Amino acid sequence: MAADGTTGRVTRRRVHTRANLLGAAFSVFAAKGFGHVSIEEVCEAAGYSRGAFYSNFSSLDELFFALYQERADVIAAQVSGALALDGPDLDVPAAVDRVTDVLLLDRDWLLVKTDFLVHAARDPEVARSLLEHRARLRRAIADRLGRARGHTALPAVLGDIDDAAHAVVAAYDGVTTQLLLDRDLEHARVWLKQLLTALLTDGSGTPDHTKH
Amino acid sequence: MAADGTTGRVTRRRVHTRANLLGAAFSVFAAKGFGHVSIEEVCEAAGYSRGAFYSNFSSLDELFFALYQERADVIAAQVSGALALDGPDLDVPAAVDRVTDVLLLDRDWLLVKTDFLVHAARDPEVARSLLEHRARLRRAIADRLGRARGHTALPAVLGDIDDAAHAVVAAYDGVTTQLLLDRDLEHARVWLKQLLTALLTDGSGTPDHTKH
DNA sequence: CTCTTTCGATACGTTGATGTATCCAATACA
DNA sequence: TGTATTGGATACATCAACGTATCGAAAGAG
Repeated sequence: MAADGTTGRVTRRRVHTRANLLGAAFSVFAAKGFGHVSIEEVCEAAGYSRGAFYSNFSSLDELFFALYQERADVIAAQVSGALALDGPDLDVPAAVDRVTDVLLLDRDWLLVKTDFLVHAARDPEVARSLLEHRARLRRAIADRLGRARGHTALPAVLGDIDDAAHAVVAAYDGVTTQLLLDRDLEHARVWLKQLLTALLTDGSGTPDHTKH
Repeated sequence: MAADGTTGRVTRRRVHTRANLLGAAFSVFAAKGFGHVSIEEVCEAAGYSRGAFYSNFSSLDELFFALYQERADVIAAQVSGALALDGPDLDVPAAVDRVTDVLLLDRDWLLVKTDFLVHAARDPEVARSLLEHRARLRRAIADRLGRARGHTALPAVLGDIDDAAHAVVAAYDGVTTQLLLDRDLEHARVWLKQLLTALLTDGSGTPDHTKH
């Protein structure tokens, strides 16, 4: 009787075990995929019994949601950080480099993220939450992109800056898909940079033709 | 003793029930997601008992693989058809329209496809198969794109035609992700066309600014 | 230090899915 | 049409995961 939202009187080790459960769940989900994971597996991986689980969460779905929320916030902060690194003006290629590094770093995260996508696609409630998160990311990108005006003009086909931000996210999603399959991180990084450059610049981008 | 590869002596209703099972499985997978589906559910949806299932497949994984293979081939054929519709020369915008229609038509297929992706991402064997399928698609696109030379020049940042085909697939994947969440088919269609135009033309594309 | 509250472990009973072994019916073939 | 073979249904035993209810041990409050 503590998994509900009511402010439990006291706590301390609770937060600790909850964190452990979330951490273990992340590994297990990444390895086997949500939907092929039992509550017991998560508990075992975390070194707890099922009693601990039910004391902290009421279902696997709830845990999964909390887990995604947590990690997504971390990633979002990292991306914002990478975008804000240079001064008031934005150096597009450099920012693309940094963001690319952050976004493609962790294969486990990509796996969990995709699991969550396919989960959200079937649950409107969850979908709403995920859409909001993506909208927040796009806004951060658009904001930052706005400051680059003058440095690099956007191609005409992409209407406004919002469209450009939208395109950045789409490119990221596309590259993620391929990376999940071929596991070629280096290629994905190069390829994402190339795509973003193609989308965000007017064709005067680097003719850097790195392939393998 | 017929689920193995050995050529069973005779057959006839077998192929029929197998097809029924695959069809029912498609619906069930789309609705609940692979991993949340039991063998019994598939059988019930198809109107068979579990005996029928085990007579045709040895596991849910095997059925899933067969199912994907089947549908993916259909889609691939449709795409090839859409690409080949006009003469020896390719009218890029028209082709983009047709391909877009084919690719985004069926939400259930997008769901199953994404389930399969996340499945393949964890099984190298399955991943290989999926990668080959994607490579085949890319090749078809690249072939067709080659015939458009002269009509529309590719932007410089995308090195060769293979890169362009790669970009088309990435754009498709990216738009798919968003569509799975917001279920806005019209928007996705417009958006995919816009993205492809941005990627495949040199900036002289339609400034058609359709939004809502 | 004691007392009270909360957290997590243990021990149930229950359910639902699995795979197999067996049997009846439909189908191909002569 | 008769008959041998195959396909699918039924019945069975097993097992893993679930959710709950209860209990002992931490941890905060005084």
